[in-house]
Amino acid sequence: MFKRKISSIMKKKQTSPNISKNFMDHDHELCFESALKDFKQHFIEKELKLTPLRLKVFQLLLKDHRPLGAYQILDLLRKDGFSSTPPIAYRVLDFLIEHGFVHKIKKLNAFVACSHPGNSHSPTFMICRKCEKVAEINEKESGLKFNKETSSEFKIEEAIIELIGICKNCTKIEVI
Amino acid sequence: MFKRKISSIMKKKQTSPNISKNFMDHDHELCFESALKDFKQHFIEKELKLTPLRLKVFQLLLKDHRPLGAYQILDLLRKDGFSSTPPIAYRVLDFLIEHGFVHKIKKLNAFVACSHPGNSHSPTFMICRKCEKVAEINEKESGLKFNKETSSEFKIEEAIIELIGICKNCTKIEVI
DNA sequence: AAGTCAATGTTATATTATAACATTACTACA
DNA sequence: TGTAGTAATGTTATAATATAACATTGACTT
Repeated sequence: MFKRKISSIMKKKQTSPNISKNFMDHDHELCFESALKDFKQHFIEKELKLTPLRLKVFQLLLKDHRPLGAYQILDLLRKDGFSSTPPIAYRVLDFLIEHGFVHKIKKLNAFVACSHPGNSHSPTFMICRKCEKVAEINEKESGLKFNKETSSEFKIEEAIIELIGICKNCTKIEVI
Repeated sequence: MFKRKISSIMKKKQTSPNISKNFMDHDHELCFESALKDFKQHFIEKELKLTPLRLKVFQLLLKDHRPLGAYQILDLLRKDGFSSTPPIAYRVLDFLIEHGFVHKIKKLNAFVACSHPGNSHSPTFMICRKCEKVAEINEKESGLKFNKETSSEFKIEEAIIELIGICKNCTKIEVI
């Protein structure tokens, strides 16, 4: 109860919505709960079946904005009493990806919870090689545009965009 | 000799330099030879050792603008009498990638010869899901730009950009 | 209760990649 | 000329990632 209040206060303190929020200190409890609520809402709207396994995997990926490999997920599932053979993880991940709740980061062969579920999109990822966190930018935010020639010569159906570098937070820390 | 002449004539027939040349009919003999010449020149300039294995792997990747997996390369090496255990391919590929002669397409876990060797760059790839050919656009050509916010909040060191879709040539063919 | 179907469980194996060490073959230079 | 050093290649084994194929479960339907 009290915790909630603090969360709420902290929320007000935060700067304006920020594309790199995931990298910075933020009220992650709130962030987590809000994402989870969204997640559940989408299951209802789309009439999908929210099973314990699907919920668990999504929660694991929501944990701290760090991507998890399939086998890391399996280890965590094992600890929670789920079966933990590879197809279990890959099937749930495939399902969550298909419905836009999770993305795969090709650079890392790992998976993250989607930050903008619902918008079917070609997200751009920023991957900090230092703290290993990932932030997702949606198309409009990224300002990403290809020039006319590219668009006219090639019909883009899917775009994989992964930016590897150093996040604002780790830059601060780097200055020692 | 005569072949050369035809090539030369065909070259003149081609339209202006085109970002999606790789997808279209073009004088591939000339394309191949020119890329190979460049490749060799870079080895001289950078004082690298051009071994038969390195040359062979690059030639294989130059063949037809289609990416090859490491194990496909190994099969082809075997046919040419080279040793063909995985480290052979991966080591040569690592070397060629490190020096900018080859890129890895993450989407396909496969490798292509670089179209703009020498420019150290973050290339953008267009991958046709129909003919499976790949074309590389360099930074300037792509017109790709991130907005200020992205750039100020995250220090980009490497960008993986892979566009999956249908090339101009396959679009034409698609209309049946 | 029997049939259906989606979800999960299980076994086996495919695909991609690397670690660790051995051999070769070229270079330098004593 | 021979030998020490080193880069490249060769070899063996195994790690890491992913999928195929089939079995079981459990909820819902009729």
